[in-house]
Amino acid sequence: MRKINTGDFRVATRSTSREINSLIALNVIREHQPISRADLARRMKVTRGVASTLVNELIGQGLIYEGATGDAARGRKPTFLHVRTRDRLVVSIDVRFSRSYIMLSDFAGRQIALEIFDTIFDIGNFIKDLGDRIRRLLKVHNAETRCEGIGLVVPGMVDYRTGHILNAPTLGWREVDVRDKLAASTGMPVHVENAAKACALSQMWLSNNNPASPQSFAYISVSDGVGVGVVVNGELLRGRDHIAGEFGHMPLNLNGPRCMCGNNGCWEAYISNLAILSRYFGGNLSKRSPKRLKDAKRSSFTVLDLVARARSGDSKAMAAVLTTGRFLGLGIATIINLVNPDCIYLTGEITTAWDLIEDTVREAIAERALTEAATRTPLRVTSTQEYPRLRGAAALIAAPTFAAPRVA
Amino acid sequence: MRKINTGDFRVATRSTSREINSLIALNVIREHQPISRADLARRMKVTRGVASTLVNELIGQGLIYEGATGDAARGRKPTFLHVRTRDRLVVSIDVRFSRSYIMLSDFAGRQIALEIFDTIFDIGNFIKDLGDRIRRLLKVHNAETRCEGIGLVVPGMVDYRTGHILNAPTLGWREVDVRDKLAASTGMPVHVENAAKACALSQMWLSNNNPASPQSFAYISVSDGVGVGVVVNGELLRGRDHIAGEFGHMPLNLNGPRCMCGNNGCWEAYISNLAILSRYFGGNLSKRSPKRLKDAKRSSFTVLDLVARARSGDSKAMAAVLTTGRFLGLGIATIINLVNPDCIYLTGEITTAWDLIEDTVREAIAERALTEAATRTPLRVTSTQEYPRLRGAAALIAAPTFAAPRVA
DNA sequence: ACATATTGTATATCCACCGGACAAAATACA
DNA sequence: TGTATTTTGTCCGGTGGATATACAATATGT
Repeated sequence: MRKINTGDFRVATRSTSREINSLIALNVIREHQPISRADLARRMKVTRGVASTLVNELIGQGLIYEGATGDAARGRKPTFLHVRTRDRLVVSIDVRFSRSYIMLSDFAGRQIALEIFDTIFDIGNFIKDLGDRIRRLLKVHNAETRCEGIGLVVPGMVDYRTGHILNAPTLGWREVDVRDKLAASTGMPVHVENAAKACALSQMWLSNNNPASPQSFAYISVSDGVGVGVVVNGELLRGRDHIAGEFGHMPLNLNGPRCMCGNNGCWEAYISNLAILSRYFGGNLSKRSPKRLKDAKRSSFTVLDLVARARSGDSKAMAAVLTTGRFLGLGIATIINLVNPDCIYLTGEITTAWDLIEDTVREAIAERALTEAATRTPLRVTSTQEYPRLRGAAALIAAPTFAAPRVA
Repeated sequence: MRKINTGDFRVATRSTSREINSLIALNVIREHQPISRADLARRMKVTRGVASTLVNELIGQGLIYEGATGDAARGRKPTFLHVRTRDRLVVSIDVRFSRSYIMLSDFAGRQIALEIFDTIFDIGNFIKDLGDRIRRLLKVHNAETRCEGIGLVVPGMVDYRTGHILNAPTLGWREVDVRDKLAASTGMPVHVENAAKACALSQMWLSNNNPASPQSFAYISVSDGVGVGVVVNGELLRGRDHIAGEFGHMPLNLNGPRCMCGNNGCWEAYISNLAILSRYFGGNLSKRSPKRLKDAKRSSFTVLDLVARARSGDSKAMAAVLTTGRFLGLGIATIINLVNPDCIYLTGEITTAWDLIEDTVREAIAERALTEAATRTPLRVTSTQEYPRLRGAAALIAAPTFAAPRVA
């Protein structure tokens, strides 16, 4: 039950119905390909005539294409339809603390090439280097004309509208323009987004394994920082200044450990990779400056190593892992109480220990969740092998093609 | 950028355009009445012909009516249009800890009658009594045929779909059906909703003072408990089990004071009326059972009295008020960081001390908000004189008439 | 009295869905 | 091998609704 914004609405014109149905058709084809015109008509509950018209229009626009002839038990064989994604390409970039990733993929998120390189913290040099890499990548794969844009994700707050990075503490970037500079350097449209929000977009638009993928969910990314992308009714929650979803900085304890944001007791200060390691080593890593943090990171002992030690019987490591699981669960419970999603996705190094911490996490959720139903909110761990951040960056460019039209 | 749900969509038919434009017209008339057909056409950016057709259809449906002839500087005088609200009535009920309120109002929220009575905690007797009151009220005001439904709000979690009250701790109600029983008893459609969510609906649909009322906001209600209604893009956030928005139970400190929900350190445990009073008296009121809580409440010393003492120079009272302001601000900052709304509305007894606490609240927000822009999120205190809960209950029945059509 | 401005209606045209007819293509079966 | 059956995809007249334009009605200014 949405209220019409009388200050900003779109009236329906003669072509609005077509616009709506055309996009429905495109999405149905996308999620059920290969599919025939007749099947499409059945799914959409329109006549085959209408479906045919829509399909022919989409073919004319180059959005879909006719593939092989299918098989039918009795009558005339159907012609299968596919969404044209293989020759529509995206460059996606994931900037992280130690290393950055650059991927060339198609509109369906299928990887074509992947490069990993050390992050340059000077923004000017970073953009320059990135421009060179993108040009080289496109040239090598002969993809200059087929690439439709660049998606870039960073761990931090981003104003999606302006393409400015507001604050990326781990990178030491504040109020820097990335979008326009990179666009100028490459001559291509650039979209910039927060990493966790991008992961949520990836889950929504590019998840291959979609047996009834939910319309409302939260995607929690735990690594150097903690980011959350919240999707409600198929739409990413961005907020007025595009900084919604900073669940990493909700307090668990106002007098708790210091967080990188400057406050005390943020959830992030309890479950970020740094927090996990400091829990094991007992030191107060949280007081380190970004520079020393960088050293700590390069000192090569990671959360993955900690998890390995926990598995091999190091009881102190196990305790650190389990305590982290508890705080993870307490935060998740709060997210459930606040947005009550259909489902929660989790990613990050600590999730490699999921078999160890699952019970603890669920106990903590049960402890703080307000209803019985809420404690049963499904949790799904997503593999970092599939590069959710990079796929999310790709979704930034690919998704607008498929998004619902704005109406009323 | 919304994703179309391919498992549940609505294709556009021949009449979809009309459905959309008809509702846009209705809403534009509602928010700019009195307005002429020509003015409507200009605002909607359609030709006068279309506007005329839409208007005549709406008149035929009895949704709007032609009023007086207006004044124009030069040409033919316009006929003013109005939304028909005065003879469309709602019974709204606000169930609270000590007393309950029952109001008869029209679709615009205009009060016709108001009754206040002691809450009956036995659900069976309560429904029976309520049915009698409603029948009497409608008879006295000769409103049986003009009343289109009953809206009921409670301080607690409600499943809007089933009309069940999941948990209303202050009332001691758990898993009770109210909607169907009351509907059976009165023969009218009944909608049940959480009080804070209803307040948000009231703000969205029935705020008379709307100079650019925001499309995304949070409505915070602080009284016996703390409830929050979150509106995003003109739509109330309800969640899978309709328990979204329980910001009252986000932790400020996991080791903090005990909350009525059974957990420790919830925001509610810091700023609810009971928490405010116990801060002043120094006692640990939070351990009281609902029964004793009831006595405490009936002992007649309220937050309003505390605020009065603070104003008259009681430094201990002032300290309690200011400390409450600080925790209020810390919670608001978190809400800002999580949903980043256009604006935040506040209501509740403590807001009568707004002039005393505003600076403290804003300091606390500035302390924890993550960006400069976020600290400037507008705060608006709404008066409890206007019965936001009751108006919200009315909106439960009135709003569906005006809501945007579901498309794609 | 006449030009001008504004409101509201009427009408022809275009766009898009809707229902049904029909050709094309494949299988089943006598 | 011929015929009925089933399924796919196209075609066409019908209808709802936006769009453009003309026009009557009504008021003001000169």
